[in-house]
Amino acid sequence: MSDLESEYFLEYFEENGFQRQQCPSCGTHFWARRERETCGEPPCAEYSFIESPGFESSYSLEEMREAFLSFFEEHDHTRIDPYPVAANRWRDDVLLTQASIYDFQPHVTSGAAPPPANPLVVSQPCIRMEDIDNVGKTGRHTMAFEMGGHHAFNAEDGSGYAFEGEVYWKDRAVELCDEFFASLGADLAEITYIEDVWVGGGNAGPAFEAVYYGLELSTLVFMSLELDPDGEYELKDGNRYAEMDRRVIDTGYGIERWTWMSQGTPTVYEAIYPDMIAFLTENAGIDHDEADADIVRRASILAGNLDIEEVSDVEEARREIAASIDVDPDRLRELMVPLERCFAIADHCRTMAYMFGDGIVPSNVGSGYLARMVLRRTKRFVDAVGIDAPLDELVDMQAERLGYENRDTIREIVRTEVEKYRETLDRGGRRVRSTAEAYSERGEPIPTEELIELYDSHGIHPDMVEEIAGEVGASVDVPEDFYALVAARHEEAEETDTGKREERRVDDLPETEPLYYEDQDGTSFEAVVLDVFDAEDGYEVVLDQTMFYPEGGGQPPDHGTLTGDDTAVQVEDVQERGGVIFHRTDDDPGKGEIVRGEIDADRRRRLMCHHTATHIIGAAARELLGDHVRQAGAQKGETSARLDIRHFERLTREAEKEIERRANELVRENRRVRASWPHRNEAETEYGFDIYQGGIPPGETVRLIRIGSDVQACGGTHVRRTGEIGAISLVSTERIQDGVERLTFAAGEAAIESIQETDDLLAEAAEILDVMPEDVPDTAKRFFEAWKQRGKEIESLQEELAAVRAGGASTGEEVDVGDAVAVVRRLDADMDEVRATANAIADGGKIAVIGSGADGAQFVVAVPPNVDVDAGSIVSGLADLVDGGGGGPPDFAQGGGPEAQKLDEALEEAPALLRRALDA
RNA sequence: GGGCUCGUAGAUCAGUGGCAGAUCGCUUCCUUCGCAAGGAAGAGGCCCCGGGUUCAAAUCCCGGCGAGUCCA
Repeated sequence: MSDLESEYFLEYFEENGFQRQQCPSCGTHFWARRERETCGEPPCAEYSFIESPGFESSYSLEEMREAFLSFFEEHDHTRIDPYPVAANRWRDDVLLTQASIYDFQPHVTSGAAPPPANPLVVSQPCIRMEDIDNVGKTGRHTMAFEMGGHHAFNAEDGSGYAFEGEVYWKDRAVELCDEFFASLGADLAEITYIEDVWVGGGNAGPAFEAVYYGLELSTLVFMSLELDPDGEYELKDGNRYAEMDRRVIDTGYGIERWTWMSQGTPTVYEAIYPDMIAFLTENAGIDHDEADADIVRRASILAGNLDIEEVSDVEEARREIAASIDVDPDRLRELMVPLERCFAIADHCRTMAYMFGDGIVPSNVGSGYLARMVLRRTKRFVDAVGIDAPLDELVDMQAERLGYENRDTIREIVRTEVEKYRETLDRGGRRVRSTAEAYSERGEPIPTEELIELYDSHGIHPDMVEEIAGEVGASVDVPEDFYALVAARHEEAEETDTGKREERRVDDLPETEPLYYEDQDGTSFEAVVLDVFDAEDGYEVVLDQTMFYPEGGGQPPDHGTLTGDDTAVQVEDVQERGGVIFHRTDDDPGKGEIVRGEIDADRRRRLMCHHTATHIIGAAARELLGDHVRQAGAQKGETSARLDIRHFERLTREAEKEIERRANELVRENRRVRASWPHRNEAETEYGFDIYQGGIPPGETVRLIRIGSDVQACGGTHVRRTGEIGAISLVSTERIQDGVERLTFAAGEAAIESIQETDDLLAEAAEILDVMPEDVPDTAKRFFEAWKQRGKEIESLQEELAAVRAGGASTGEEVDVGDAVAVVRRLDADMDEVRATANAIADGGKIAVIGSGADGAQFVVAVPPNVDVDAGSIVSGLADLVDGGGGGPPDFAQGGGPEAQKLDEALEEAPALLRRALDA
């Protein structure tokens, strides 16, 4: 095993008088132009640029971004536009963009696709949720930031990757970094390059951290290793890595930190959001006098000097800071907390502007959930420091600064989401209050189990419980490891991922030539059977070429037949694996045979209609609801199709109609459906990432389907003109997740069928009501009202009847059972009537025992007050006689059993039962 | 994608197998010059829908629909 040490010895260092040194404090190695006592990075050294900026002049964030980009542009890099912060728009392994290199993963870094330019420079907006608790407190952490990256992709000539040749490597990268420092007038002697190892996403490599006046400004990563169990290097993540034949320069310049360095403000936030911080502090009424401002300034210098990685350390860290600047810890806290919250608000608002601006919709899942958490956290801070501006206005301040064009949508999303949060808080507050009152009355503290339930199921934080509990006088004890307990509750749910992927002899087979793109209307073809495999349920046939569309992109596979000279087999399923298309058939067509393939043209036609209609529905929805609408999933079928879209509220009936109307307009306009295979970089540059609605396909080229202004990367089969669809009928919408609406619709023939089905339902209803279809709603309403009215009338009549019966009951059925009088009677009526009668008799001061044979044998026993008989035991005694059971409270009970013919017999026993009960 | 919670009067919620309930709001009347307030009476329920278990289901079980929440 060898380590990476030799990797750090660069000619550039030697030529420029750098010395390799070891930090006596932390032990790491670093390179600098002069001898230094430490590596220069906290905690080994302090910030020394606060109020003493490290560059010649002061830059705003925008100016620093431009300085960075134009510097590298002047040094042969191509400037490219940043990607969205929603990284799941082009890759499925992460939710948010966390670094500039994310833009080129996985296809470029793997060598499968060429970079948009080489070398290139970009200032990429990023979001890191990991630092959320540090934001505002440490003075340097932000959740949203721009990572300036200059990237170069090197590969050996003839290696077969999408890029080849040597662009530049370590020496030039460090030289560029040095020169950029110099261009800003930095004191080069103060720079240290700290040796580091970078590991991530299956790749690794040596790296340098550029530290200047105590602040880490850049990281230069030399990605040259990849995961390999037999690799030469064992790195800090415990895995083994081997050298690869591609080498990628991956650099990250924290534009915010460079800006901060140029200004030397107490915190990074004041350097990058001066206007917003001023607005927030003024609105919150934070007004420090000189002495206070001095405390804040001195504390800020130390904030970066202390290791505040863990949230639980923050209070301890604050005490240490207070001690070292000789200020009362409570006083420091009182000064810092509101300020820290203002900083966090500014940062979080920027994060939200990025998220919502790039089309993330709040949800209970995925990146939408992260957005919701950020919003709620921000709202809590805004309320805590007493800022009276609405949150959508604060987010809009950032959205405006960032130049988003969909600001109205962003504001609407924020408003909707704030309202939802308010409702959750209202609901939660009521719930906590009643829970707290219940425990308070019993004099018990609210148990931990209840706290976990409130948080996990209702989203109520323990601190909110504490606050409300305090108001009603209940005590709460929040355990230290509260969130760990919540996590433990989730651990029981083990996931059972049965990823049984059988790899066939795919490698030995040539890729199948697809014919379905060239001729989308074609239904028959000839092919050679290259191989046949036994499958679980039939056979799997591989041909040299095929017109059968394999399942993909939500489009089901084609069905049909393969006919040879003396065989004919049915194709029941078609799947593609590694470019090879497998046809599952019911019989073996014979390896080496020439067969004629015939696809089920009607099925295919219907699938094509639905596929094109899916694009049209999506386009109509986006047009009417906003640009944030994007596909969250889709499935096409023969009789209907569904499209799941991201949207922040339920669709109204009006919105549904509008979408349907617009979709049919697009059909009537009879637009051409154009397919093309451009290079993916060209496609992305021209149309953006919105083309990847249904997932990100691999490969250098992508297939684009264009219908009017709607452009999507899509591998499906489509009709040639939208007019061929004829009609689209929106069948239903449902909310499958918060923030995701499912539109189900039918197109073409299926649309007519679907409309006829609903018409049939209406016609049937009309026939039942014996009215014209247009009168159904009114009639249904009238019937329903009348039905309810009748129910009430029956109820009051039953009561009247019962009273009459009770009054006339003195004739014959009364039985003296000792101290009381009982009425025993058979009344074959339903339970409501029987109950009413029993009640009426009991109201008259007599015990009622009523039996009904209307539905099996049933009894009701009602006992007036002051009579010492347990109705429940009488009923259960009677019910035993009819093989059933029964019970109830002492004054009123009911029961019964299946043996109706024994009902009279049982009633005869009633007086005896009552006497026994009274005697006891 | 997974876990958990909820669905009862216009609103907020009790009721956890045995008669459908409370508070606020609403209507009418009384008190008042009028208002606030108070007093009295009353209306208002497919207990989300569909199956099942049971003598009996708002209540228990299964499925669906709707809503909320936590986690990846």
